[in-house]
Amino acid sequence: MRVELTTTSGLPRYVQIRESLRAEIAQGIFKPGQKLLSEDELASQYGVSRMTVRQALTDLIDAGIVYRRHGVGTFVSQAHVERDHTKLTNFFEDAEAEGIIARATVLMGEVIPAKRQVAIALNLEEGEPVIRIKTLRFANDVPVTVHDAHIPCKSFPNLLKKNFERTHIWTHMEDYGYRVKRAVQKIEARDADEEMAQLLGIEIGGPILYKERTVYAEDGTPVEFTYCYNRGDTYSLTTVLSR
Amino acid sequence: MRVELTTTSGLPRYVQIRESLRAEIAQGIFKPGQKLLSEDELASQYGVSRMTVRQALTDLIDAGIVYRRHGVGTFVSQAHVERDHTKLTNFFEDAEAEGIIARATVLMGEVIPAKRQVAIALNLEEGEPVIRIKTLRFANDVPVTVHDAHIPCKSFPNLLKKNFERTHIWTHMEDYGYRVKRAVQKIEARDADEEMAQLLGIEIGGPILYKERTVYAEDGTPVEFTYCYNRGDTYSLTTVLSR
DNA sequence: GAGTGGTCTAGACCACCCG
DNA sequence: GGGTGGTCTAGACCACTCG
Repeated sequence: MRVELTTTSGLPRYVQIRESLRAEIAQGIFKPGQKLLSEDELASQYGVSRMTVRQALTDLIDAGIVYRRHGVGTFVSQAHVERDHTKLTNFFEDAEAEGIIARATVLMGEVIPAKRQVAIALNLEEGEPVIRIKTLRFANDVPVTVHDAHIPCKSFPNLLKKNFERTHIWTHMEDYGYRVKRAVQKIEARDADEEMAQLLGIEIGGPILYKERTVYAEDGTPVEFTYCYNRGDTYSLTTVLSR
Repeated sequence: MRVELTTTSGLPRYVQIRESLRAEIAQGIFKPGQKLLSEDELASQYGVSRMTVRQALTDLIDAGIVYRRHGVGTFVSQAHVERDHTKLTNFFEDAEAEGIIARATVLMGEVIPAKRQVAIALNLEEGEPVIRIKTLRFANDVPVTVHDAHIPCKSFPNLLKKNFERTHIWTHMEDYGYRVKRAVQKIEARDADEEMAQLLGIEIGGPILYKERTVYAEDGTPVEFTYCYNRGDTYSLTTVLSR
């Protein structure tokens, strides 16, 4: 038997096979716990070589949709672990995906000498100039986050002239040839001090989800180090772990 | 030119190539930003086919050590983004890795009917019996976390008879044929109520890093749902994001 | 022993990027 | 145009699991 792949679409075959299998699982044609056809069988069904099938399956495994057991087979996972929250997305992208109106006001935009922690994170000498952009972000006009970003001056001349109220810093960074690729963030719980309480409209001592985040470009260059203060009562964060 | 691969070691060739490249990068033979040999060249150097080289490189890319640019080459990443914190590890493993003395005291061990949120997370009917194990965890004898775990009763009979003071729940789960594989957690900042303040030795209203976590076995079955209260002043959490 | 996934080959053509 | 990574083939043998 042979399943036709669209040849007109420019998509690679392994992508078409991956999406075909994903759809069949989503539609319940293959149910949780059930064994898929073997790689050999899939290859002959789709009229491709086994390596191509494996490429499609590997993507589905990474997505947590199926799992392999050596010598046994490939199986549909029980619970479809919800959508991947380890993706690096920005505030405006998130908001758009959830139908929330996003807006930011700039509290501060300046060039300052890098403090020790910022310098280390950005791989600069202490005191080298960094651009500091501090914004207050609103979701549906409710203040949710104070974002205090530090960016190496030398790589992004004239960055401060850009608009930050409706466009994310990362979007502007692409104009300078840097594509944001990964980030490492440290997360803590803190109490709101007077400044944060006032900006976020909560009481002093109220809960704040605090993050320190270093953002790296495609080639691993650190391009942003940010202190991030999120209102504890309206903000939560989801992460996925695996071993 | 040809580089000899150890043929005696049972390791797959792509693993040997991966580790060989990783070592060369660590030793500075290839420096950050530098282009590696092309896949064709590496293949002939190691005396393997190009697909095998690609398998080795793909692992290094996933680890953030190198990156590919279509039509250009494969390059060593600038900053070696620190060790991967998206790995699912348990309290005792973490502590051992960091040289901390870990200990837990059991506050509560009981079988109760599943409340709504627990039932949904564990894919049970509301009211089905679940094992609840509430522990207070100490790092170097300082209380850091209250851990309130819920586990489906039917899959883990007699689990409550096990020891939880020095052995993690997940270790016991392997006796029942379940290997923990992935988890999804929601993270929030909260204020300590009276109970948590007392248990963790902090003031009422002090910061708590609060997590709700669902843990899945290899096949995707949910095996644990936990409420986790971490002392804000001594606990932080690091995550890695990428796009 | 039969069936499965894990590894590997020796090529091929294409799409992309750069000078 | 030349070099690179992206995709793909049509096989092969091995390691693992199970009945």
